[in-house]
Amino acid sequence: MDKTTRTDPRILRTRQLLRDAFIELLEEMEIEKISVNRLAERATINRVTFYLHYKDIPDMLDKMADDMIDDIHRVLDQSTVKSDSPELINSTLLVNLLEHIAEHSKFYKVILASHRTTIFTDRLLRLLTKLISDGIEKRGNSSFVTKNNIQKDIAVWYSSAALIGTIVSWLRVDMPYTPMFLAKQFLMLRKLEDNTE
Amino acid sequence: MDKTTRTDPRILRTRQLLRDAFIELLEEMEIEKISVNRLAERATINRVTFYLHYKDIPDMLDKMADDMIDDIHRVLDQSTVKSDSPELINSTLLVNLLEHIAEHSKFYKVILASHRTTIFTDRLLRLLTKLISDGIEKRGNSSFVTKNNIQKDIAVWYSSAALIGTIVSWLRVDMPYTPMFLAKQFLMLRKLEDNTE
DNA sequence: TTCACTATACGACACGTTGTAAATTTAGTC
DNA sequence: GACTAAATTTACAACGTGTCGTATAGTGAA
Repeated sequence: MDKTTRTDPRILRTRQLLRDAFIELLEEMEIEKISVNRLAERATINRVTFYLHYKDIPDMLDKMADDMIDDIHRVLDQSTVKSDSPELINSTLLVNLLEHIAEHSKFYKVILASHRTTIFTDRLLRLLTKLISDGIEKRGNSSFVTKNNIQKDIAVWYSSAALIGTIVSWLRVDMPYTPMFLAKQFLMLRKLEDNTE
Repeated sequence: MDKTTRTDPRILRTRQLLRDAFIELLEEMEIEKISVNRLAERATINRVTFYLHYKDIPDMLDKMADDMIDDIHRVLDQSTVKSDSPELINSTLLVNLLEHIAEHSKFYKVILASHRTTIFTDRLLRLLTKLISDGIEKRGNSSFVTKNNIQKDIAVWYSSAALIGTIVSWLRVDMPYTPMFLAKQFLMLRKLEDNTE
């Protein structure tokens, strides 16, 4: 797609301005308050120009999400090529992912951890966090591993949500741990479930 | 608050109409498309009346989230009174929670699992789900438990996110498992981490 | 029943946002 | 330096927002 036709630098410039402006605005206000007006003004482009690139703001978000996924894929591909460990989520891969996120933390923080319309999930998360946190105080020990009866899909729901959630929380408190440390911690937690079959 | 002053039935009626209309609309369209106009029309009340109850739509969402949390608190309080097991999240409590959600699944599905502005989290979740899912296919066994070195806060991030995520996924595929079964599965996964100290 | 109270309905207003259309200017390409 | 495409400018109609008075009708108490 990109071999013969190099994209007009003006297009790249405009899109970059729009995306930067969007991140800026999202740091300052809730997403519903971001109008095409404001966005164009902040990006120092004409409002009409916005419509030459995106259908509307949700469309712009879609495109940005596509880009994000592409970026992450690139990071992951690099890691999987290099190491070929038997582990489910190998350490290199996870560390690379977390480092990538840390590098672009301004973006990820605002995008992944921005509130509103995540309110409900947020509120519920807060409640359960307290619940689990309280419980951790007063608990006993029991070591046990028989997850032969656990549905694969449930285990997948469980652990992917755990990963994302861990990352989001980490971002929200401004990354007090290094990617390496967090990855190790995560893998320790993760390993406990990684024994099916 | 509610002992002497009973609330005007008209107020209750209007709010109920608004909330029902909101859920209906959220089933039909993205949240950004829900205007006060549309909402009032669907609720068969006058648009101006909306502003007698809520500042704007985000404000209405806040209030609805408050109500949700209150409801859940009621469910949890009941469960914790009845049983006093040593487990971190006891089975009764979890089952009750899941049953409550299942009972009001129309509400919870639309509220917790509705897309847009969760796009990014969604997309990332999809990616990681595939990753973990692929990995589950070709993996070995290793049993191991030494999480003495795991930070409490990280463990809390991890497990609360896992719980919410499991619930959201369960809702999105229209609850193919009973609350009881899901709770058991979850507790099995959870128990593995519940061995600190 | 009557009556005061107050929630809701109605019509109207100023204002901002949206999406599109046209003509024009500006910048990149070869 | 001429051709091409992107960005600007101005304009417009449609819609959404938030806030007025004022009129209507449901509510709870005397």
